[in-house]
Amino acid sequence: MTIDNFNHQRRRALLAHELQAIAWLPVLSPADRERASNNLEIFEVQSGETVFNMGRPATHWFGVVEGLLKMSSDSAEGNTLTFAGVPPGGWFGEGTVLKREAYRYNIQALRKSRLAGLQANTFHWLLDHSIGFNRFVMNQLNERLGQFIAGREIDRMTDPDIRVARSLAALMNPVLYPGFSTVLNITQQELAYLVGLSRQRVNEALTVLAACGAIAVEYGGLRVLNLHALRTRTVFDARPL
DNA sequence: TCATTAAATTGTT
DNA sequence: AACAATTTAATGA
Repeated sequence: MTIDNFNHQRRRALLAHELQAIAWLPVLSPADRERASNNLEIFEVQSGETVFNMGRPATHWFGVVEGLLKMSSDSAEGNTLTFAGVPPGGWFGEGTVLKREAYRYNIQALRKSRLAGLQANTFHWLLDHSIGFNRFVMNQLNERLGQFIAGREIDRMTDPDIRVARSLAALMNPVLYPGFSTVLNITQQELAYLVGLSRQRVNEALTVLAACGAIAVEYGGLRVLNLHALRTRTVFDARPL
């Protein structure tokens, strides 16, 4: 049933403020923009719900309008590998839609979310007609490649503090997720699912990072104060940066 | 607007 | 995993 979520009736056209949240619409010509807008649809998923699983034929290019998604894959051993979190402003599926193949990962909602879906045909049409759109997609691909490489490194790290730090840095990536300032609205529970640690350990790690001055912990989220430190620092102790 | 209550989230063991 | 403390959201006077 989860596979067909996007095919059911929960779709609707985008509202004006939702269109504004889509970063690539402004790079299109007015005519292209209208065509794209007409082929965009919104649908909602509840927390914990699966948007699609690996193997489903790629029908849409997706973007997060609101909420938070988890991109993961199932390894041969049966455990789940989390690649990345996708916050508002992030788009995914371009690789598989490009080749008209099946999605190669699972997308699950970590909280109630609203997604925008661009039909595959329109996605291809835009690629054929709009240079600006091509730039956006190419940039997206390039950034995600870097993100996956970073993700592999994160997975090898044993120190939970550093895993949390790097994951936060990945979530803040300004190119893939232009919607972000320095505040990250993610609960410690959600972050725990994302990083693959217990909530308690994430809480401990956040306390350490806050003691360093790299972040400030807030209710229901946190504020990134030193992105560079989160990305590069190999030791987080209580000393200020 | 304020007080009360419920729900969500955090901090700790 | 369980519990207490804290913050936010919702409700109604």
